[in-house]
Amino acid sequence: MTSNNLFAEEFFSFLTGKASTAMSRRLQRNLKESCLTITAEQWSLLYYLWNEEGLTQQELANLTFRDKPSISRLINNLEKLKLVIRVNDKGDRRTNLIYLTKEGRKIKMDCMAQASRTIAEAIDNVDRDKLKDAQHILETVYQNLK
Amino acid sequence: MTSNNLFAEEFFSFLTGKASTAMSRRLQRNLKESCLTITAEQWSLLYYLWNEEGLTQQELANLTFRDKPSISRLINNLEKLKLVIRVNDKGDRRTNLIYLTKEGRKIKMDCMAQASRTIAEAIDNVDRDKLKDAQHILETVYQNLK
DNA sequence: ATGACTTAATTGCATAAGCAACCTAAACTT
DNA sequence: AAGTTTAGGTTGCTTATGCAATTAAGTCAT
Repeated sequence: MTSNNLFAEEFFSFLTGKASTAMSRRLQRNLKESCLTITAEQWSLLYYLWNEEGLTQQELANLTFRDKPSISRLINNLEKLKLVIRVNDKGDRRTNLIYLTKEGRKIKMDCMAQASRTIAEAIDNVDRDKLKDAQHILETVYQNLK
Repeated sequence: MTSNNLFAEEFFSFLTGKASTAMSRRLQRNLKESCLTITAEQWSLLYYLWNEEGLTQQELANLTFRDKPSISRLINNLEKLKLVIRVNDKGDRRTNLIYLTKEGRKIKMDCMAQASRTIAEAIDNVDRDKLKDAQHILETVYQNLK
């Protein structure tokens, strides 16, 4: 492969998102290993709910960059797991406010520990300042495309 | 450890891979806009096949960081679209060698143009050297976790 | 040469994704 | 007040994912 191709390879691999795939797969594995039965996607919703309950599905969609149907179904599954409940808003009956159950709150620490562990594993041997730069660039990319 | 955790906090969004989600969604959109009916995931297989035909499914799995079943099904769909064909290897009848069809080769330029466009849109206003650093870090993350 | 490992691919099961179309409730228009 | 538009959620359809288990073919050891 020529050096040009090598460059292109590096460039286009950006499109495939292998790093983020690897991270969510590892998160999934770490959660499972710790006997937490949630998926990485469910984690990403819970992450925001642990910070603030009573978010609407639309707000969760915006926060996690998913469409409304995806959130609707993720919440179906989280309800089945008895980790969250939908509460129909009295003020605006179109909207559901999503609250954690007792069990949903209970697993926060364990789940966050696995998330921290996953990140620690991911950024092993990575220069902290360069990592910050990289994250800033990913944020710019996201802003460019969202 | 406290500062490490604090540091990790800032990188939880790293876990959600919004940037790469945004990129593949945009690639999908750009392909569609250009009347190319393939998905972003199919693109990522074709990308390697345009570079070298006759890869095995296992090789494609390694290149794209997917498991074998995912590749098997992606190739099912690419075969339905008549873009690739499985050729059973005479030397080792367990393996399939994947070749492009005439149509599969034909769309290379258009698809790559849309991929290039997607990247251009993604990295608008991003410093090239910092981008390279960022890619390098993502590569390290991938190596740490794969 | 036979039986035990290994490797390549497929199938089954459950979760998740996007898009489009739809329904209902709220907000505007007039 | 009635009709139109907008906003929040859900359902249908198709694609894609990971993991576990399976089948079939090649390899290795004895």
